[in-house]
Amino acid sequence: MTVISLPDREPGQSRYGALASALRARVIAGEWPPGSALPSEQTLASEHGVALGTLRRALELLEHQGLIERLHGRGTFVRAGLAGASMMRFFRFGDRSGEVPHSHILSRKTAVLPAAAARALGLAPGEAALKLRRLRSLGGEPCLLEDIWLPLPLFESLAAGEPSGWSDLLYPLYAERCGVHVHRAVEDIGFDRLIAADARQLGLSAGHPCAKVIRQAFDLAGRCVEHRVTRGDAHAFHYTVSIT
Amino acid sequence: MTVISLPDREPGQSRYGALASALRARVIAGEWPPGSALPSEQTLASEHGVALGTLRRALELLEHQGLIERLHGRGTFVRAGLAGASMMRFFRFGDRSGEVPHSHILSRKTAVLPAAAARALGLAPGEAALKLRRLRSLGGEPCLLEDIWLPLPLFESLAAGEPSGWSDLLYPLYAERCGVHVHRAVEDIGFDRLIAADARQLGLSAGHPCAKVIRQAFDLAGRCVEHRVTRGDAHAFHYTVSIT
DNA sequence: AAGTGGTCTAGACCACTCT
DNA sequence: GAGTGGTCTAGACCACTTG
Repeated sequence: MTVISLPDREPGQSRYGALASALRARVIAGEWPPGSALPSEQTLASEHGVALGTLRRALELLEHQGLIERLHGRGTFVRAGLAGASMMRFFRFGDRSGEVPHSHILSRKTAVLPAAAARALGLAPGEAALKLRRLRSLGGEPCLLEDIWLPLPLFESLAAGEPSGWSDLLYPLYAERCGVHVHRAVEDIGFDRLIAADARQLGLSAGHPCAKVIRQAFDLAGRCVEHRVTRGDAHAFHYTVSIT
Repeated sequence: MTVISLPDREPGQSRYGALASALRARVIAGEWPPGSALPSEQTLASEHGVALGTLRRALELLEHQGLIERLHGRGTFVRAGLAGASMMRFFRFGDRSGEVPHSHILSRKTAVLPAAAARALGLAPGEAALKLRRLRSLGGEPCLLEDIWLPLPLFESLAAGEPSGWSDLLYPLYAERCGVHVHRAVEDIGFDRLIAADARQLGLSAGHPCAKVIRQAFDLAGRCVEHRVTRGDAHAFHYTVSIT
């Protein structure tokens, strides 16, 4: 049994804190890919030369951070990532809540990043990226229009093939086809007016008020892997947030 | 030393889970008022006849639920409640973030609850409540208009006295004057158009698009103690949310 | 110095899942 | 039944705050 020694801990840092960082690094490095199981607690504890309780403390931390998931009797797993449906949790359109809107890809192309998208993705403006434009509908009625920017070459495998068969949720697709697991996201909700081209897609008139949700999605390592702008009729839009 | 026995636990419930519920009940019953300290871990553990570790587990739960706060070397305290400023955490108006807008009470009266407010507060429509109307400003510019409904007789002490001396944050006032501690809130964000009376207060024209934030605020026991509708210029409004 | 919460350990036993 | 995580205990020692 090889004992993996902990890195020197800064004064004031607990052993389980340092241990959690070490394990987090191993997860991010891909030692245990998303969805797979970590070794058992016993194994990890003796690997790192700590008591079981200390190891469990570290795993608790990682679980609270959303990095891993522990299933009684089964094991400890690296979280597979956000489903994409969980993004709609707080999002409501008209009366229909909980439903995942149907999705139709309007266009897909490689394009030069505009300044805002580049900033969000942490890339230089002018770099090439994959741009998707999606129309989403509820009950046959178009309700949301999305402009999605994806960095290349990470998402190269989405540039080929027929997008009409893609699922309504993109994040499982990112995971399957590109090995990208969306782990966290930040949304900014604002207000705007529709330009003519967007209005046409949504069956509204140019200048119509719209809700504008700008999202950055991040992977396990904290890299921004998606920049998305979603627009929909301001009057049908609702967003619910819980504050503690 | 009197030992407080735990209520019979349902099969499958852990001892620390039951213990947490018991302690939560004692907090809600007011045995230790918000801001005050609980007995020490040692004391609580022997009071309930459990090991220290088990008691600590229970306190951990309550801490995660936001009911208590533990300060190293000082003690365990019942959380005093949301400051009110924390509500603005995700809220941004123009460039100014973090600033608490100055507040001016436009009106205060006892009025009959309209249906929506009654539903939010869990009361019957037609019951009397205290209604506040506030204008909030940043840098001298009016930016937000609030309609606030407070149940009576709980907030009776706010019906008298001069409101011009009230602080910009209402929640500390609720705590001090009415013993009401806001502990959790739910906000619904939507968009609307300003009616003429509201537009005038905000220095905008009738029909101008506005963001509309409807908030329910709850106390420790889970009662809704405030229903608030906030409106502001849609074009200056931003709201940021983090999703995990 | 006394009192508080925080860390760490070691071990027994329980509950769940899979085969 | 073997292997996993979950609970509970008892005790030593550390770190922070207060008087």
